[in-house]
Amino acid sequence: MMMKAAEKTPNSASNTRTDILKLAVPLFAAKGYNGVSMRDLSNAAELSVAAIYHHFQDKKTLYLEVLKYTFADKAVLVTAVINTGGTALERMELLLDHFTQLISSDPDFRALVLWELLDDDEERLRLVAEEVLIEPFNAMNTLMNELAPNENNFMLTMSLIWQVVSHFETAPMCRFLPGWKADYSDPKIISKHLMQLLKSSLKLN
Amino acid sequence: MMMKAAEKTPNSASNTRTDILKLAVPLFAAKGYNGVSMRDLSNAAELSVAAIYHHFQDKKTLYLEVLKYTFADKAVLVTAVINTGGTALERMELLLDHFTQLISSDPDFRALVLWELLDDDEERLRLVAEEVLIEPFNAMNTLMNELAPNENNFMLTMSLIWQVVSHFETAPMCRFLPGWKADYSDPKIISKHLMQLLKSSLKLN
DNA sequence: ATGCCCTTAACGAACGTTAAGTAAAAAATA
DNA sequence: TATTTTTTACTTAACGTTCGTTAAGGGCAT
Repeated sequence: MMMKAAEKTPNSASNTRTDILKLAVPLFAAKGYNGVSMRDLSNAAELSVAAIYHHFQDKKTLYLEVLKYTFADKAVLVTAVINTGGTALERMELLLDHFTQLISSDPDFRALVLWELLDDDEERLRLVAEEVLIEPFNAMNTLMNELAPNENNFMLTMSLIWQVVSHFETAPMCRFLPGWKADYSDPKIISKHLMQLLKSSLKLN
Repeated sequence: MMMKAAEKTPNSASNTRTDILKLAVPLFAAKGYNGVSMRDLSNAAELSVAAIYHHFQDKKTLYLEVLKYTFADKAVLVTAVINTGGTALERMELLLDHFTQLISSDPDFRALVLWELLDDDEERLRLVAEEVLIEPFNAMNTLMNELAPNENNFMLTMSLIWQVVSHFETAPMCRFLPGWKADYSDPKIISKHLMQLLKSSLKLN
């Protein structure tokens, strides 16, 4: 009798499926959906093309699973930070450090999010929003509302989040500008810069 | 005798070439380089595929010319503003308004820049940096150095520029977040928000 | 009659996808 | 336990389509 996928032991004989997802991540991150062919994937996996179709319905659903796989662990890390002790400002600083570190450490993740912004697929945009964006947003916005209770902090929170991404993602272009230094892509420098900006904005300095 | 393109009168019989560039802009902006085929272009232009090859060497150079065409008028508009009268802060406010308006008014331009960030082609990244990014950067950075002479304002200037882009470009994703309002994509609201952020940061409030 | 702007028609390569089959492991049956 | 059956994980080989690109040629203006 056939086993449902959910019933398979984690250390099942075949983790080929996960292997494929893993090696698909950097490919799709680098070239986007249209830039990666099923043959590219099969070469990277050292499998035939048909073997990939044995594990995935088609290219679109494979790509969707690549997204989910990449995003799976991203949501968790952030919320824990805001439940530590310390003042709201200290927790915000901790959160920003962690978030910046997270974004810094995974260029593939960043790239996949950008590809989604450009591809403009409703379903997948919602996936990214609800699977990964909402987590740091809620964490930051909660703290922001503690720091400035009587203000609408939506835009400020968004500014903060996307600035973290921007500072990394625009670096390949910004390095052609006069005065550019490699430091400006250092997560520590970036979170320090943003924290300073935030403190100013909240009139806490 | 064959005329060089530069010698052609502006109202020459054939501006097919420019027509092709014009209609290629929204296509490449929406789907990216890989997402648009020569046949797509030929359909949009109501021409045969070969006719397009009569005007352009190949797809790559056509695309490069699309970029140059889109970027051509973007550089100019910004610098004029900083030579008007008024205090540095007033000029900065004017500049930020103009820049935000500019970025707001051309979604295709924004998208093309994002595609370039992802495609990671050295030559084209340099093109975008030196053709379009450097102009608002220099204008803003000059003013920033007037406002805060003894600081290194590189990151602050970059933050400002990319936040303008981010606020528009991330909207399709951010609208799934709790508390989102359409106002947050209004150029007036955005430039006001950023100006406030900037004033705080420069301790001018 | 020469050069420009365009056509139709095709080239080979790459695309997503699938049909048909095989070797080995797992499950069912005896 | 031994044997048969089923299921899994893959293979090779091809399908129809679309891709970028080009050859060859036809009107039409200069």
